[in-house]
Amino acid sequence: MLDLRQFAVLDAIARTGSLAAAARDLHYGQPTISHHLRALEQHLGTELVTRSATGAALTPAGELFLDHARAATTRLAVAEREVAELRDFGGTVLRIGTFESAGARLLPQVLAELGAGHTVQVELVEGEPLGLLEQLLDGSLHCALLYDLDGDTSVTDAALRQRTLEREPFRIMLGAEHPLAGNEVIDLADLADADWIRSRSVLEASERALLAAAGAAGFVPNTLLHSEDYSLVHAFVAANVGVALIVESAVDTRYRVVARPTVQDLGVRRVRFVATATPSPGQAGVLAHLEDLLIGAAGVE
Amino acid sequence: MLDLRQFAVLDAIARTGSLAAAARDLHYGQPTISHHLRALEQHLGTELVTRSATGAALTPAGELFLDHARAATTRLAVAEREVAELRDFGGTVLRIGTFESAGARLLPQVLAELGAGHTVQVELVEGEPLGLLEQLLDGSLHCALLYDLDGDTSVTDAALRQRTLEREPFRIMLGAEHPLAGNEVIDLADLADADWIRSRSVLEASERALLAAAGAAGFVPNTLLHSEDYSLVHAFVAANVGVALIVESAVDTRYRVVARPTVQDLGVRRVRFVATATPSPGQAGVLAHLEDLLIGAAGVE
DNA sequence: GCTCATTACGGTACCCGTAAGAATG
DNA sequence: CATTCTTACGGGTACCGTAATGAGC
Repeated sequence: MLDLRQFAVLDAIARTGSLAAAARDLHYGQPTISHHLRALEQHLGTELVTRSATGAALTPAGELFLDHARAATTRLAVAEREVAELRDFGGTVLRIGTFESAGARLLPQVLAELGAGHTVQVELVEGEPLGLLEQLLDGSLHCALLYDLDGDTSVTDAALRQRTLEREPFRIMLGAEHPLAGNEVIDLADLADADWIRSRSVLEASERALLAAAGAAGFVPNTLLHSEDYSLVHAFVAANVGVALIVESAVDTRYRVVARPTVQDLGVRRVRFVATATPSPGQAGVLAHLEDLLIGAAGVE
Repeated sequence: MLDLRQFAVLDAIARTGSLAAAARDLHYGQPTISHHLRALEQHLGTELVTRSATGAALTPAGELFLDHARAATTRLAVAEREVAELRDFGGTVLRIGTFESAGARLLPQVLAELGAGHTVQVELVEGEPLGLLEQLLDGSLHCALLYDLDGDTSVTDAALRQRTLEREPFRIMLGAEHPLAGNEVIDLADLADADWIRSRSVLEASERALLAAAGAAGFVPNTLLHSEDYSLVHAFVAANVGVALIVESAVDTRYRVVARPTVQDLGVRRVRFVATATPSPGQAGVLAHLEDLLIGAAGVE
């Protein structure tokens, strides 16, 4: 009989690199790890881990099995969570991840429409794309709105179903008084000496787009400050202290700023709806409905 | 600690409708069932089964948990199977389900192309759509080619990823000597008294299409014989003993038969590629490649 | 000699069956 | 009273830790 403890043991071995370290990690004795691993190998009839004096490593069979076992384990974790929600709240909770601007622009109307037909409790979780992605994979979120650079292949996990909602090219945001603000199209090279307001994370789509475009134009952008706060960014740009990379829909027209394309390719920000491929039966319908509403709201091509 | 036996117990209760029957089904004593169920309920902190003197029924929480538990269990069954294959065969086996005509028309060239780039062992399984679907859901198949009536929603399980490859309208196949064979378009009403060669299974797409169209035209088709054997069907139709419903690509031109559309709508047979949404990491790439090749081979719109 | 893994041994806990009790129809 | 589920009790298994042995850097 297969045992969930055996999965935890194999997982710990894979993570830590040795049986002894796995034992410490799980607060077990070393022999217990050896015992469970042996039992699992005996059940499957093949070696899962190659032992040595320096540590242990998984065989291909071990990797294969662990991958399935992890999937089963996360599924069970989701089961426990959802049962607890049903017990404590009395209904199904749909957890939707989102990034800041989409949460404000797309979701309010869509959730209002969604609420009409269904009786699920919606819980919104805000976060950056990579964090949301991780939560999707471990079952903390049922679906999410996230963005990335068009052409990114980071979201390719088979356990996730995805759909592109919007594609929006990046722009350069300048103060209205900026010397280049009059130009309809800007040459990035003219901004080689400009001070940039940039994201704090190098993993941000806008950061990667800026570095790629600036690199192609032959310069490394000077940094004025790092910030994720849109009102701050707008204020600095309006004051003509710095420039920034942004998408059109994120421009706040109350500030004295303009957004301009460049002769160079700045890349495209893609907004996607990503959902678990294996939802609960009660949520499958709501998820499909939500996806339809979002597609309608985004006016996808 | 969650236990796989508990899942088997809950599953048996759901299937049989009582703890006692579940005990018989699992070859356990009745108290053992009670014990495991109690342990699971205690772990989850909620009632999963309502007991009575007449039997037992699952609560909503029980249904919810069972659904997840079944998914996890099938995933583990797939894991065991694949590890055994890796052990006995030495590599990954990709099991593809298919129905007869697609197996002959689409797959040979596609599999030849597929073999070039990958090193997986391909295993073909032939069967009718519903059987293939069932095998997909329990993990016996990794993907399948199957057909159904356009508009069917039977294949909507979230655990399956699907893609339509072809749409082909149904035709009436007549002997070349048939009085109506000269008409470009046939009125079904003229065939109200004809003898039909039909499928053995009422679940077949062609059967459902025929019954719907005949019903709309105001008659119930007479049956000459039931058969799935295409050469037999062709021979009888060529001999002008009966007529049959068929799609264009399945017509064997070596027989003296013609295929004609009708003024009534006969429906459309849809060929689909369906794959598990959660493949092994080693198979995800091959599956995607296979899907691309099939789309190319089918010349999908 | 340190860390690594395996083997041996004993205590405890849990699993499972038998037997008896309570409730429903 | 037949069937259902629950509780109680006892035997056996298997889990887990401590201790001791062997292997490699």
